[in-house]
Amino acid sequence: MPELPEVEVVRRGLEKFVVGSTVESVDFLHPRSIRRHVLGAGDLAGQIVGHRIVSADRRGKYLWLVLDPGTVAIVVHLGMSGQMLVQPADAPAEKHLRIRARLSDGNDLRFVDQRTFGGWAMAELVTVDGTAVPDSVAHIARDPMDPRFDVESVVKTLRGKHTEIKRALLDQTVVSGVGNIYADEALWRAKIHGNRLTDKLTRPKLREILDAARSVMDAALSEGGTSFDALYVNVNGESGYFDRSLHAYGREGEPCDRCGAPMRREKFMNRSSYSCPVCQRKR
DNA sequence: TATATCTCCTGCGGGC
DNA sequence: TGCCCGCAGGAGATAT
Repeated sequence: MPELPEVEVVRRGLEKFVVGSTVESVDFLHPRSIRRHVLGAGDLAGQIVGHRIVSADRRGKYLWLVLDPGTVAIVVHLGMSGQMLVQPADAPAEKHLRIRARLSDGNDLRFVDQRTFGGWAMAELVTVDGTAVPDSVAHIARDPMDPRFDVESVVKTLRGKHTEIKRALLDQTVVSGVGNIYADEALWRAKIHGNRLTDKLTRPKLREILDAARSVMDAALSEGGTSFDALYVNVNGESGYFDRSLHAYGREGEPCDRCGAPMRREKFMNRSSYSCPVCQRKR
């Protein structure tokens, strides 16, 4: 399940293996994977083919490939199960291959996505707060690994909201890059239950939660990301190992690594939340 | 306007 | 063995 560290691993792979190549042709094999490009497959292909990829950038869970001359980009979201793979052009097609772009170096850039929550779309680059981003990403907040991430500004935003802290952490317009896994890990590290209200938490505690989010994602990035079921892989198809370091997510019934109490699982926002009933008291 | 809930999708695994 | 159902969850759409 790709969150910020996993997307960053993919971005680094694209930067290494794809930047500098020109797209010679592209095939869209599933309409859902380009549903966000409202002008359709023909328009999307027309904007991509013949253009050189000049950079691979990211904000939160969005990544994009800037095409020459630097005014537009292919915006990619991996969704739940998306993979960006660089493969030899003659490699067999993956079962869930959705988009195949042939590159000038002889390789394919392939978008493989089992659950089709992800996809590609073109967007124009705009400048927001001093940084060039695709217009479709302009509403996404800076992520904790962004050098210009402003902790105090996010703390102020959180204090001004009246909602549960986990819900706020998952709101990409408040802070981006955090998904269900790293939200649970950050809250476990900060000893806060996800249903605590943002306007009732102190500024130091909110800072602690955001610092925890950054540190847990830093650690995950250093191990190549988290992998549970081979749905997340880097551009070479390799999985990360951070799942061996998780303290909360997926550990229902196992002893808390801090106090030994059995970890609990609760339903939250149509998904599972994991926490320690002793270290993380509900409101 | 802010917040909460629903919906999309596919494959796996458990229960019968 | 095969069928059914719950589950996984990011983000935009819709409801409150």
